[in-house]
Amino acid sequence: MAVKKEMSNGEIADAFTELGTLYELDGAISYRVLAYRDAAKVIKQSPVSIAELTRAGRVTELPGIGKTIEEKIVALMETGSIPSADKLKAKFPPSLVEVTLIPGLGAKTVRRLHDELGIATLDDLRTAVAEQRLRALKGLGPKAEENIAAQLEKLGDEGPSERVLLSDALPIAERLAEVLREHPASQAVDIAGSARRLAETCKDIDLIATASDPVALATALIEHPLAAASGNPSSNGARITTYNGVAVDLRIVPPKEYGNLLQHFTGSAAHNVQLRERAVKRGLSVSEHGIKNTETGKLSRHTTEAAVYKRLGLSYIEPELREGRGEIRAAADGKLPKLIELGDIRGDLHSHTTLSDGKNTLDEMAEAAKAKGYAYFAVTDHSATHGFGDHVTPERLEERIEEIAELNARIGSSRFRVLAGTESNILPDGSLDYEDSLLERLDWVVASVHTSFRMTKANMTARMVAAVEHPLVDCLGHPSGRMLLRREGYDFDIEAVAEAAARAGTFIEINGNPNRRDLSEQNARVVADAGVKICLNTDAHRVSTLENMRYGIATARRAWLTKADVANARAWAQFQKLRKR
DNA sequence: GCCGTTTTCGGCCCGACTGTTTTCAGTCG
Repeated sequence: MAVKKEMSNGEIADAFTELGTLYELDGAISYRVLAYRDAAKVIKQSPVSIAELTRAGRVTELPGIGKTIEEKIVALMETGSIPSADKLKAKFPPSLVEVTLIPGLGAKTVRRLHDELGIATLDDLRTAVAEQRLRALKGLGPKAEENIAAQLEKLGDEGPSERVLLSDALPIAERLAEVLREHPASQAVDIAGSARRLAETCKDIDLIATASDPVALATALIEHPLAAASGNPSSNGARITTYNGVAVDLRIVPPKEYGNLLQHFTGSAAHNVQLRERAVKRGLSVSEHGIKNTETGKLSRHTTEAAVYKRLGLSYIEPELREGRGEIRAAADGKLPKLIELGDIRGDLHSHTTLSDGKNTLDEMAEAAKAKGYAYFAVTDHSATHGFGDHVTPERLEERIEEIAELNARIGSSRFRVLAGTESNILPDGSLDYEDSLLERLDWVVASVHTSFRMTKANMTARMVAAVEHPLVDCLGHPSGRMLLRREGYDFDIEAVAEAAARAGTFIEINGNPNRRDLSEQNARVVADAGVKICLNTDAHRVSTLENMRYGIATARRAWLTKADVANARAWAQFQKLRKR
């Protein structure tokens, strides 16, 4: 019997994104289009399989998924397509959908290009632009034609992925904010947008400010050495592009409405929409300029964000929570969690040295961890089958155990200890690549998948479940194997792995490497809900990357985690009590 | 199409910018 591969959440989401655009081309009301796009987002973000959820009849439990979309998912899973999408594709060439992806070209315009000029593909559009046929259309002119030509040009040299890792955006944002703060014309400067929310990736950097001389501050930004290109500075702000291609937007407003502006530009879009919907029900209208009483027309401005939220009957919401995932309801009910903070972390439990592929020695890493004020620090070099020529043989690991004992005798104390550990490979059958007799002698065992990513979901899940059930495994490392902006993680059932870890008393890590952030914030929520304690680890390969704890904290906070959810936010004695061995 | 301490219908966020226009539609964040 032929086994049909299960549709991934991404594939299902893409089908609904496309369907939304098809309906938009067809002239459907915008709310219907929005409903499909919102559904696509929810589907894509779901930590659990939408296909499975649908089979279980539970998919409508997700916000934004109703009876109609449920039926369409079923049809998609059973037949490979959605009937209404097929009908629309008979009406318009599906290639029109990609024409709408050109920035500045929306569905309304594309529909007219199709109806009036017979344009069906990007190539058709290119030809029409070259022949200057667009300007004949009412509402379009030479300028529009020029802009489209420029966008088509851009499409040629680089792909659509222009997002950057938080770790590429945040240092630039912090540096520019610092420079602007020091400028004599500035009064307040803050990072806003996805960088402030500490999202995994950023499309651009938003800076906001108040200034005694706005134009002078805007000018300071465009004259900064980081600016490769810039627009004209004005009293409203300025926009630059840095040499690594990140766009930076600076917006400047009067101090009186600074809180409104900071709130507005921190977003997210979903958070702001929900906030405004709630406000409307209370006769209020929220914008970046203030909160207007619809009845009286009176506008109140707020110097701080806390005042903005207070005016709406909400407690202050931390930026990391502002994703439209229930934080507004929680703020209204006074049920927001007290989020974990960087200062709560007492140890780092995943690191590498020159013994495997790290760049600093055991002593250097340990000294750096001690200097950070940690109470414990696990050294977990790669195991016997890592396969990049940097693996650690059982004999070498035994020597390492002795070295760490000596190190603890030398620099350790009751207030700082180094744990002899390993990052052992989880082999395809779920076993580890050291003998139990050796693992038993270690203080700390991280188990991770590094090879054979292309297994079926069932097999990969069984492999990981076997590892977390191993009595000598303390912690599951970077559970999904994803690399942000580079590769998807492997296919596995996070709920099954979380349940197994909860039963076995095994920790699961949030790997703070900014390329990984793994557990993802969605999976971290699932794992915490299953009752598993989470470790925030850096996977540092050198002293400087011990700083990546901040990205692990970012993911933890975005997952609504508190100090109580995190194992290594405990002092040594309490941490020991949590361990299964 | 979704949703409900204004439930099964009638709503569904807000403003800036752009290019094209004599007052605005489309697009975007």
